[in-house]
Amino acid sequence: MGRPQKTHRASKDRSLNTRQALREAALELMDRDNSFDGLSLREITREVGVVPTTFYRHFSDMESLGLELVAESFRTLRELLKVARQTAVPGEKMIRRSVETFVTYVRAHRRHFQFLARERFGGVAAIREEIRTEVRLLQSELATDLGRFPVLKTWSTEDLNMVSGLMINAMIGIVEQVLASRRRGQDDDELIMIAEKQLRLIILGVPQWRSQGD
Amino acid sequence: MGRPQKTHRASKDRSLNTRQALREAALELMDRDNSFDGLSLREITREVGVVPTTFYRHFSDMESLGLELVAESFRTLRELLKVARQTAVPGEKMIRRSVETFVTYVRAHRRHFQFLARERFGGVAAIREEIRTEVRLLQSELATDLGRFPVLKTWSTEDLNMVSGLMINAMIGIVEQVLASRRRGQDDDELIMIAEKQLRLIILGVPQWRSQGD
DNA sequence: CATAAAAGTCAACACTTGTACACAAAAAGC
DNA sequence: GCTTTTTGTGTACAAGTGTTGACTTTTATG
Repeated sequence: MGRPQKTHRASKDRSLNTRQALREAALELMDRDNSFDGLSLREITREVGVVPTTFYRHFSDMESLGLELVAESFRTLRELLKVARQTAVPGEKMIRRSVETFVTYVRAHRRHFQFLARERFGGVAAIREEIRTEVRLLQSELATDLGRFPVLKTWSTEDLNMVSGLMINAMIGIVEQVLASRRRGQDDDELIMIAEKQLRLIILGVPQWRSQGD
Repeated sequence: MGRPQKTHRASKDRSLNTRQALREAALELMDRDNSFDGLSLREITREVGVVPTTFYRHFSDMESLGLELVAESFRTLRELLKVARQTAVPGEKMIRRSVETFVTYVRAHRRHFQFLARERFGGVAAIREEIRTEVRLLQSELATDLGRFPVLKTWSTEDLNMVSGLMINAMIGIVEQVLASRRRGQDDDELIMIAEKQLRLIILGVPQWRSQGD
């Protein structure tokens, strides 16, 4: 239980990584209603309790801060997926459990997911691009995973990507709704139920599928 | 070829509705990479070629401008849906045609769709809320339409909403991709094909469905 | 045509913004 | 322990911001 060493000024204890503090401040401010390019450099440093010029010691630019937030947020998301892949055992309640885990996780890391959701179409081109790339990557990873299921073994890569895209879009929809309703609890239950149904419906279509490419 | 009547100052000819010009300027600026709350009042009036104070003659607030843009954008979208409902005849190529029309339409009104996509999760709470409400409305309308199809006649409202939600999320995904790639043409063809497949897959699941409520 | 209302202009305000530069403290390297 | 880097501070400036109030022009209305 290492107590943080004394400080002669509040919040100086984590001065080790002001960089981290800047990132967190940005997320925090976005949580209080702002899109990323609505933020100002000074606003952020003010939140951290540091002088504006300090910002430049860590980031050349607001954009570079933003890109780091993208990376950070996807790291969060990937941690979830890693665990999910290890624990997920195909079976009756697999979908249900996955969705539950997902919703809980989104709640636990709301600021990261909010950032991604908000900047996916947001006002900064570089950030948008980066997110897009990562999502596409995610989609093809999911496609690979799906390809391991017996029913999907014979499917073309294209079609697998098509399904995973559909699923990811459904999940993004879920994220939206989680973010929109701040209370957890009953809202979540209904939400989870719907998401589960949606995924189940998609899966029901799979055995019927026959790709009739153009 | 009616040439616009003479003006003693550029763009004075449409001074009849500066209000419209302000709205358009906002959309235009957002098209050059900005999210709505990254815009400034002065920026907008400058774009129109009018003095900042003029803004207040038309809008009390930036927020009220934003809300009007939401309304305008949804009007655009609803026009499409209206036509779609009238012309759509169930059949072999119905899905394909609908998707084609949709993509073309999104291209033709990119700034409106961009606005909606960007501000759906964007930084202004009031705007977000308004969009959310409208999307939900759209979803339940689509649910009603779906309910008219024979296969879906027996479905509960809840389940119909679930399906329409899935479809709408898929289409939102399409919008993203259309916005991301500025060139039309071949990109669109592939995009249309994928969207078509996704919708078809959803529909294939439908006859297999049996709702097993919690 | 006169008059009232609506739409646009001008000048000014008190703030906030990004960034530059010179300096002080802290950490790291030797 | 001294020196060098790194990190944070203070001051300053030019430019942009939202909003005000008092004016002028345009448009509509009687």
